[in-house]
Amino acid sequence: MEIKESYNPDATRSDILQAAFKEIYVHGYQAASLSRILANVNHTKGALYHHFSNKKSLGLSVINEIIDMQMYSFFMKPLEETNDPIPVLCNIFQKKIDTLTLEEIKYGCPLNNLTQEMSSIDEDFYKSLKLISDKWVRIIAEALDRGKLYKNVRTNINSNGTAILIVASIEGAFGLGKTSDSSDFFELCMTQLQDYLLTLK
Amino acid sequence: MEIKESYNPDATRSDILQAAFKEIYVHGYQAASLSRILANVNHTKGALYHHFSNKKSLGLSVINEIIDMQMYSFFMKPLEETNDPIPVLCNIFQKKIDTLTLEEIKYGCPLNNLTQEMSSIDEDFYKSLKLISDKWVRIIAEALDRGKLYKNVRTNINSNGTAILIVASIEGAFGLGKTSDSSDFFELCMTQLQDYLLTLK
DNA sequence: ATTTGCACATACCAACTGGTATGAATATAT
DNA sequence: ATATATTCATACCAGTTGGTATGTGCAAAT
Repeated sequence: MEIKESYNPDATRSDILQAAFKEIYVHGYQAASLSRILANVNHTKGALYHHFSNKKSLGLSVINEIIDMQMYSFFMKPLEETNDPIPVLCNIFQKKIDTLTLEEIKYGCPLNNLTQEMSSIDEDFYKSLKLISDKWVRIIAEALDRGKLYKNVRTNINSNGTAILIVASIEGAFGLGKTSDSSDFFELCMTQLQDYLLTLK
Repeated sequence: MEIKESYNPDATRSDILQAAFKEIYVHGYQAASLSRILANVNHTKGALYHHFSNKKSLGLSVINEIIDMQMYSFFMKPLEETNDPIPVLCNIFQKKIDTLTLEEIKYGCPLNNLTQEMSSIDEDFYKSLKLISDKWVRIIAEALDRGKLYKNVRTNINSNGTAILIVASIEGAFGLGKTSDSSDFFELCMTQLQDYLLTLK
C-alpha cells in the first residue's frame, strides 16, 4: 500500500491508462470494468473522470497512446528505412516468435482484439483502429515498392495486396493461436509465412 | 405481431437460438443482452430459461448448433472428397467473394469473432471453438495430403502448416475487412491468397 | 374426467454498470 | 497571505444485467 505524499497528475493518468490497457486487453472494451481498473491501480473514480471524460475516451486513449505505439515500434519502424524488406520482415516475425509470451498466446494481439470487437460497433473506435492498420499496410507496401526498385523483390507482385495479406496473416495467426494452449499454432503459421515471403524475392 | 395459437416448443427454441446468434454476431457474447434477444423474437424470459439453463448454455448452443454448421457446410464440406484441393479452395474463396454481404464485411466471421472474444475468458467456449477450427485445419491438411498423392499438390510443402496459414489468412482477412467500409480489403486479401495457393501446385 | 408434466408469462431481485454531484486536499498564481 | 485552479476522494444515482420464484395455460397420459 503506497502512501500519498503529493499530487502527481501525470503519473496517475499514466497509471490509470496502463491499467485500462491491461483490463481491456484481458476482458475486451465492453466488458472492461472501470471499478476493476481503479481497484488494480488504487485510485478512485474521481481521478479517472478528472483525466478522462468518459469510458469511451479512456478506450480511445488506450488505442491512440498505447497500442498505436506498441504496434508501430515493433512491426513498422524496422521497415521504414530498408530497401530489402523481406529479410527485415522475416526478422520481425522471428523476433515475435522468440519473445512470444504465454500472455500473448492466450490474449492475442491488442490491436486485433479491439478491431474485432469494436470497429463495427463504434465509429470513433473504427477510425482510430483503421488509422493503425492502414498505416501498417502502407508501410509494408512502401517497403515492398522500394524493394522492387533495388531488385530485392520481384516486380510482378502486387505490393498493396501482398501487404494486406501479410497483415491479415499475422493477425489471423494471433487469432488462431488463441485456439491452442501452446505456441505451436502461432509459430507454425509464422514460419509458414516466412517461407511465403521468400518466394517474393 | 404473431398470434399464439398453441405451443410449439421446437419453434420457440429455434427462434430464440437464431435471435441469440444474431445478437451475439452483432454485439459479441458478453455484451449480448438477453432482454434484447427476447424482444426481437417476441418471447419472454420464461421461454428462454425453459429451453436453456443460462446465458452461457445459450452461447455454447449458438456455437455448437449454428456456427459449427455454417462453417462446415461452406468452408469444409467441399473439401472432404476431392483429390485436387487447390481449385476447390479457390472456388470456395471466389464464392465467398461473390456472395459477400455488407453485413459480413461489417461484422466479420462469427467463428472468428467469438474466438477472439471468448477463448481466453472461458474454458468451455475455448473447447467448442477449438473443435471447429481444429476440424477446419485438419480437413484442409487431409485434402492437401490427398492432393499430394494424386500429384495435384507439391510434395515438398508442409500440409499442416499450410492449412494453418490458410485458415489464419481467411480469418485475418475477415478481421482486416472490418477496418474497411467496402469489400476491397477482403477481396484483395482473398485473391492474393488464391495466387498463393496456385504456387502450391 | 382427472392428473401430471411440459411450456411458457409475469413479476421480481441483488449485483453491477457508467456517470455525477459535492467537497476536500493540494498546488499555483497574485 | 490570499485567492484561484487543479487534483482528486466519497457518496450516491438511475439503468441494465443475468437469474429466479411463482403461477397459469396447455397437452398428453391415465
